[in-house]
Amino acid sequence: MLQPQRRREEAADVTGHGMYRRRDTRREKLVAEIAAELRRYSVDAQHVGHAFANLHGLGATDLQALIAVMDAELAGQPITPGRLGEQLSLSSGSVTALIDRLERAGHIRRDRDTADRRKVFLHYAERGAALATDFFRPLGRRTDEVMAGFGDDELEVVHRFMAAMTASMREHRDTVRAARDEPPRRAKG
Amino acid sequence: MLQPQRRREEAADVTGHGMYRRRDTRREKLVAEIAAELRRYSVDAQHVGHAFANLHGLGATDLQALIAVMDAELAGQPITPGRLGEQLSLSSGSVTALIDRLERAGHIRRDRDTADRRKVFLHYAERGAALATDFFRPLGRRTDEVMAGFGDDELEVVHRFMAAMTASMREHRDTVRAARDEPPRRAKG
DNA sequence: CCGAGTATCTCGATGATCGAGATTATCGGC
DNA sequence: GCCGATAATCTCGATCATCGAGATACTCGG
Repeated sequence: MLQPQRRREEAADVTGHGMYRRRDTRREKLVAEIAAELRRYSVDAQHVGHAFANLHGLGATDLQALIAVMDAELAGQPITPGRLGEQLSLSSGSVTALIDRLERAGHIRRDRDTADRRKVFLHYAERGAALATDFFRPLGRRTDEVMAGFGDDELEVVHRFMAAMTASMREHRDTVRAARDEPPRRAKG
Repeated sequence: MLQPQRRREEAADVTGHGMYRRRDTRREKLVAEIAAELRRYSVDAQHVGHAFANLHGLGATDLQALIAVMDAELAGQPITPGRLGEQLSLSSGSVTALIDRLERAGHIRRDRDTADRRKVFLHYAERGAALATDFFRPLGRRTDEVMAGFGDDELEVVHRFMAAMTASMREHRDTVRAARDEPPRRAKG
């Protein structure tokens, strides 16, 4: 009686993409499993970030912010507090506090734009770069290990797939975010 | 002058898996881009969850918890507060508060195990199932759309890849979490 | 120099999380 | 049947990230 009675086949299709609906054909199984794996991967990646951050006395948001700062600067266009807030979905007040924390800890530094002195550019500091390295290196090693098991043509397929999934997810993110800002329209009008 | 001046080739290799190091061969480019896409996908997925949760008056953690509860129950083994805390990296106190919130909102309900009455099983309620459906359905539609562009053999490759990546990430998660619990050993020993 | 617009920061309130300890229940040995 | 050890959950006070409205600093066109 410890074992639950409900079988998978009886469960409702909660997900809309077959995660819990019947999976008869091989293809349907594949689709469902890939979707589930992507979800697991994302959740686990998130928890890795959380755990790593705490291990170094930071919150999960702080690590994300540090990475965003580095991404932006290494891409050649340092990020501003405003854009960082957009990326992380934080209010302006939270962003200031976040930057204060990271700056106090020596991970990043502020720099006012000389042209438009309202703007602040965020740059990573030595300590921040070191932390990011410690975070990414083991991940990179693992990634390389996995990818070693695939041929160039196979990675090409994976890349095409991931590019499409990423684009779709980003679109969806913007949709959901837009839904958060719009509803403030009154009924009737 | 709006365009960034720094070239990729000059940037340090911060990531350890070639995200910012030179990418000469086609294969190296592939590896780097796939890694970057996985990262973007995870971050965006996280933000989708965050935005959707807030849209419905929940915190990001609450949605994750609701999904975990459903996953467990639909897989046939309802989750307990203890395990939920492990999965989400929360303290016991936070888990109780979390469950209180979700129960008060009508998303889940508590149920004591009849055999071991210390244990509490978490079950999703109607309102929780409806919310999860609303969350997953558009994601499922998008996933199906993307996958429609791939043949069975190609999805097979993607599946093998994602299975390996997911396993590797979970391993890494456990490694990082273990690092958080162990270091309480004094120097020298 | 003025006023509208923009970027960032300040500050008080809220709420999620932590962590130590209390509570309730199980289990094995006697 | 009772006891101590162990386990699972819950309670409670403290802490800290976040929110959001308003203040401040700056730009730009007229």
